[in-house]
Amino acid sequence: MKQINQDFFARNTLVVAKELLGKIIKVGNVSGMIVETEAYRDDPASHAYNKTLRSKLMYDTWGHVYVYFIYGNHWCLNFTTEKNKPGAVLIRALQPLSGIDLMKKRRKTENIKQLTNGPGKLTQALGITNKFNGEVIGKHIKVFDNNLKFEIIQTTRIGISVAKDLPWRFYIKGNPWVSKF
DNA sequence: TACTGGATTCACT
DNA sequence: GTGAATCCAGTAA
Repeated sequence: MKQINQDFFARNTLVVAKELLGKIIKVGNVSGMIVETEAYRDDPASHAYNKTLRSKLMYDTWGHVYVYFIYGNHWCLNFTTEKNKPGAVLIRALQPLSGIDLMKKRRKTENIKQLTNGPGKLTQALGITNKFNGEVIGKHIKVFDNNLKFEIIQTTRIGISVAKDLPWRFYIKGNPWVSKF
């Protein structure tokens, strides 16, 4: 399996979000296949809309890990994109592949479907916190190519984004780990 | 220094 | 279907 290099992320955010589907994320001995992503660009729904200390990574880097905390409870995992524009792809759901026992322990559940079917869940299962924020992809969080073919659905999150050029959410059709939100 | 709201999840009804 | 938990970054002062 081939590891993805930084150039993969130096492209249009929507293209990266779409092509990340089916790729493998590996952190230590825990890994999973990406089954749902969300593209964030320079729109009012995104942290990228205002350049702040937090969103600086989205402006200045590509192929880096961007982790932030929300709702007092949850971490969200993003990969930054595009060389000359702000952008990032939120990883919304994974299909667990290895290290499942450790994921169950971290998530405190035996239900495999509940391990990584949401943005906050998968970071917990993978042990991702802001200690990885700003790291280049490949250091601790690795992404591998996986030559699988599947049907991809594009959609939007109506009511949240007022961005143009929608849609910007992608998931693998029929995969049980796609989040319901 | 204080206030506000959020790229969510879970328990409960 | 509804609401609580929970805390950090951004903003205003």
